Formats: sequence, C-alpha cells, structure tokens
Amino acid sequence: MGARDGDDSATAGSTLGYALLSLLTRGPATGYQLASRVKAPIGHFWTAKHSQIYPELARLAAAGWVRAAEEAGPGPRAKKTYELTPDGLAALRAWLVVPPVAQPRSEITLKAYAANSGDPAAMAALYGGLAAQAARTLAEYEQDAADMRAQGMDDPAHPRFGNYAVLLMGLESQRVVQRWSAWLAASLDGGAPVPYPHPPAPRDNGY
Amino acid sequence: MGARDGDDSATAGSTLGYALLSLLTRGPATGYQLASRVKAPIGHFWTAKHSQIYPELARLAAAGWVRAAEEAGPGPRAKKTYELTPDGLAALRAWLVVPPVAQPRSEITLKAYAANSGDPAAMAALYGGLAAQAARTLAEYEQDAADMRAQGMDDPAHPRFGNYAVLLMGLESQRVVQRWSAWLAASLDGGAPVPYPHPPAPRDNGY
DNA sequence: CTCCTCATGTAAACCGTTACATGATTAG
DNA sequence: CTAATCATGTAACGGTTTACATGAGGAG
Repeated sequence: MGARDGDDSATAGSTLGYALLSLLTRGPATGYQLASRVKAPIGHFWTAKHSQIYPELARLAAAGWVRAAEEAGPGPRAKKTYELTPDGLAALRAWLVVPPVAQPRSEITLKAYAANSGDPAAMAALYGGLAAQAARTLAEYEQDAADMRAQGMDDPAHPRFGNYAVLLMGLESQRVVQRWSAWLAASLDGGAPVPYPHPPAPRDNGY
Repeated sequence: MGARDGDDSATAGSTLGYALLSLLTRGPATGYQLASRVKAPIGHFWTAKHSQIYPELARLAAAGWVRAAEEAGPGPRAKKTYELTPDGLAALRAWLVVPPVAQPRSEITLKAYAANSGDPAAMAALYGGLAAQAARTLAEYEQDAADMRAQGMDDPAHPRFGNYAVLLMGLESQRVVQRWSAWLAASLDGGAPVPYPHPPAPRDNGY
C-alpha cells in the first residue's frame, strides 16, 4: 500500500501531494509560497508545515508530477519554483473523482460528549466563547464571499471557483459551530432542556 | 512536551486518552468494549482502533487515571475491566475547559478547491452522490435525535446529555454537507452561477 | 543592531492505520 | 466444520508536528 517507490507511472500519492498539486493549478510557486497558500482559504480544511511540504515536493518531482526551475535564492540553497506537469494534472484529475472518506476528528465535539463531567458554568463559558469567536469569523467570511461574488467567482467557469466553494463550506461550518455552541452554552447555563434552533429547511434544488 | 513519563502528577495526556476517560464516565469497560463505544455516536467525531486503545489504557493506568480489575478472559490473556479513578476524573475535568484548537482535515472540501481541474460532469456526479448519502444519514440521525428527546436526553442534567449534544452536531454537519454538496453539484452541472440556498438566519438566543 | 521576510532543508518524536498473532465460546 | 464474537496484545509503516539549522536582504 505504500506505493511511493517511483517505478514508473500511476504511483498513488498522499493527500498532501494532491493538495500541493491543487495549489499549483493556481500557478507556479516555491515551497515557501505553498506553505503560505495553505492558509487562506484552503487552510481551514487542509494545512501543512514547510517541513512536510519540502520533502513532498521532492517526491512529486521524482514522480514527474511537478517540475522545478532553479534560481539562485537568498540563503545558502537554490530557490526552486515548481510548476505542474501534464502528468501531474492527469494524476490530480484522476484523484478528484475518487469518493473521499470522512475523517472524524473534532475536539470541540469530543468535549461536549463529556459535558456532564465538567463544571456547567465553566463549560457554558467555554462554548459561549467559541460561539462568539465563530460569529466573528462568520462575519469576515461573509464579507469575503460578497467580494468573491462581485468578482464573478461564483461562476463555475471562473478559474478560482474552487476558492469560492471552499469559502462557502467555511461559512456553513462556522454557522454550525456558532449555532450549536450557543445552544450548548444556553443548555448548560439554564440547566434545563433548550430547544435546538433549527433553521427552517430551505427547499431543495433537485439533489 | 512529550510529558508522558509517569513522574507523579498532572502529566498531560493525549486527546485519545481523554476520549477514553470520557467513555469511561459512562461506566467501566474493557478495551474491547471501548473500541466498540467509539462507534456511536462519538465515532462520527473521534475514532480509534483497538491497537491504539490498548497501549493508551496501559498509559492511563500507569498515570493512575484508570484502574483495572483483572479476570480470567477468553483467549490467552487476562480480561481487564477499567474504571475511572478520582484522579482521572479530575484530569478529564481540567482538560474539558481548555479551549480546543480546530483541526482542519476535510478531503471533500479539498477536492472542491480543485473543482476547475476536474471533469464537470464527473465532479457533479461525485458531489450529487455525497449529497444523497448525507441526506440518508441525516434521516437516520433525525430519528435518533427524536428517540433521545423522548428519553429526556435533551436535559443537561441527564447523564447522557453529551450523547445528545454530539448527535446534534452530527445532524448539523450532515445538513451542511447535504446542502453544500447539492449546491456544488448543481453549479458544476449547470455551468453557471447558482445562488447558495442559505437558510434564513434563526434569531439568536443571547450567545 | 535587531527583527522580519524570504527561502530550504533535516531529525526526532508522536499519532494513527494496517497487519500480524493467539485463543476460548457460541451460533449456524 | 465454520464463522462470528469476545478479548488482548505487538510490529511496521506512513503522516504530522516540533525543533534544529543556515543565511541573504530590507525595515526600523
């Protein structure tokens, strides 16, 4: 399963590898630039440190999925600007349509699971704070989304439509955290059942 | 930072360790039982295999956070039933109020980021399928939530209120995946901007 | 003179999954 | 007879974080 050895073609990559290929579809970049690109907006759903990015870029280059142009850099080593190769794009396209598996890791939900064991007031304060933070992030994202729509990024034909799609997911996720945390805080504070503020279901669009 | 060495008190545990302590607040259990408890409902937000659970239980026991009662088991080794100690409960309570950091790993969102590079019809089919799956899961969870409310688990005083809180988060998450995936599929299918079906914001409750 | 940004790497430790290994009891 | 369930562990590997290491150029 660790098919990382470069015999010749179609060696499977890691998710991080595909993430880097995705970032390179936005244009050539150095490892350093990729490390900052994994901050906004995709960083809310996938991150990596430079110490992981540099070796992964080397593997992608060995597989022929990216190509590096070397220049003299600052510091002691050469600066390498990577770009996607046709093979890399093909690999990315193949990976895109593989149904992903859900990855369950949420510490805020795990803590709620043990809510009964905590001090109710302290737990309510924790979740109240999380709700407030989510509300602030939400306001930022809403501004960003409006800006993107103004630039036509809500059109699937726009080259950065993916950024818009990711931002919408971020928006929805923050909305959920805000609503759920506020409900949890209210429940723990009140010590009695609080009905969950379900939004009325918007009508579906055929999917 | 790898303060796992059992000198004496207050050694920090891993998140998995606290997850196991949380599960043990529901009552004593063997490692085997804990491995099945991390399936429903907390498994949607935290999982672990038995190969990770057994060594972690040994570490928790060494730290004095759990205590094992040994019996003759099936198989060649003794069966160990673990229970939470007062120290373990104190450690859990301390961990509960530490603000958690968000852990960003979502392959479905990462793929959307590269949506432009994929075949639109194939990508639409992928996200249409995800939306349908989410809708099915959602229906299940809604039934579960109704059952829990019927048992009074929406009362924060109920010993398993945490299960209900976790399920509500699962419900909301599935709702988001359903709505967002359906929107993405419709956008890719139509090739033109599709307005996002934002639910009207329900009025807030003070948080 | 100091701190920040740009730029690239390696090493050690930890977290998580897959696979290997054993063996009794019960249901089909 | 066979398969599932109960029950506990170890080993190997890959993915991720933290820390170590180097050094130019510009801002304050």
